[in-house]
Amino acid sequence: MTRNPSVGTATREAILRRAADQASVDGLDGLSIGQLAAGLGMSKSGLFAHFGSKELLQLATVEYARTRYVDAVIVPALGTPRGIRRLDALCESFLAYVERAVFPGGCFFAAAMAEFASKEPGPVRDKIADCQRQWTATLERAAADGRERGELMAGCEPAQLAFELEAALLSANWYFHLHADLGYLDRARRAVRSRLEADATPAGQQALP
Amino acid sequence: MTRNPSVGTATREAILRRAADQASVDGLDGLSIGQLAAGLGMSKSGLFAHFGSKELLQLATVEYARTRYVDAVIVPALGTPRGIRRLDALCESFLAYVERAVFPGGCFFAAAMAEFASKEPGPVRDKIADCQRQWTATLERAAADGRERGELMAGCEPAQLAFELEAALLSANWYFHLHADLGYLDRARRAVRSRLEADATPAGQQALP
DNA sequence: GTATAGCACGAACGATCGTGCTATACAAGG
DNA sequence: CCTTGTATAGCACGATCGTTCGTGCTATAC
Repeated sequence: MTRNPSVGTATREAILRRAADQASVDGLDGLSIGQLAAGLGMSKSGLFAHFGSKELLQLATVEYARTRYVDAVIVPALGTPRGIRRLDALCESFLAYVERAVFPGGCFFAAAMAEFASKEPGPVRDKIADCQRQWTATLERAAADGRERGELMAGCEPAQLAFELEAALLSANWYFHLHADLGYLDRARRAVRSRLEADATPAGQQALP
Repeated sequence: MTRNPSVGTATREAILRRAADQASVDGLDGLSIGQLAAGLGMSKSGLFAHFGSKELLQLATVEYARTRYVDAVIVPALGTPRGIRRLDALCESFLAYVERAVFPGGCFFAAAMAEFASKEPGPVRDKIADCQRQWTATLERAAADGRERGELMAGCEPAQLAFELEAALLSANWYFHLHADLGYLDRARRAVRSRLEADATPAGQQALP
């Protein structure tokens, strides 16, 4: 019988899953190898050996969180047609991802961005910024598609629209957790809706659900 | 020569100033009494004696940051007349406060909110949430004033408007620091302007600078 | 049967954390 | 002059941090 090659990666994944969960609450710097190991019932050194340094653990955690984010937020929205509908679906998908607590501390990348925004440059910070850019680009592309299809007005600027939508999503994430009030998610939903309608053509209005 | 009675409070203020600056970068939990003392050229125990515990130091730091925030953001905006103009002035004042780096790591309270949003309740978290509510209330009051004066449409909801404006301001703070790009402050300025115009009456439009 | 590789363990390292206790320096008030 | 109070320093504590090292178990390869 051949050796199961996934046995090693299984513990690694278990570590990363827990690391991402904890980092969404306490931050990537707040991650403690000792606590992480204790929570998983394994030794500090055994866990440490999987990564080699705390920074490499952080990088692996970010990478793992990225796939979870893509699966939870982006992939589901790809089921809706390109353009304004997908843009709306991406926003709703993000809010649902926050609401059902895919990460217990709220959006992992919102927390990571806030933590590293004003730190000295480094591999972790760079990776966070990269993930952030990717997500923004996804929104912008959906907006640009909508404009090409005549769902958004010609004067609409995808970058500005994406910024404003994302602002509502991010703030909903913060306030929802800080004040423990689900109402902020609905505030964001209304903000997204009215902002989309502001730039939508009649055809775009009709496309919106 | 009589002893300067403010000498005690002077060192205390020097400590808090530096604590607030560092916390805006590394977070309130990232504050280290040892590093703080070393940076000020005093001993750990000497600094510690001023507060009695790290949590009390954190609380004092938040309180100090609050006064700096009020002086830097709110007070200047009180020079403009109530209503939509003051609402606009508050937003611009916040962006200017971010731009001129009143705190080196960006808005102190944005950082604190992000750090404590998903932590267990406690005195520090409560105080942060309180500061946050106060700022939101300030925006809401300005919006309500604007509606009373007929500068904002009757259908305008101050709470929703304040949420959306604050979202733009907060996101500008994050992106500006994460990507080191001043352009995000202008994105927020444009977002604020168009959002105000969306809810403004003709009289309100004219009142805006 | 023996060599090899992967994985995890326990022990220990130096550093730093927050927090006490004690002593000193010095100005104020009697 | 003496006492009192305040501000700071010195020193040490237990805990925890990231990290390193040597070791043992287990399963594959030959």
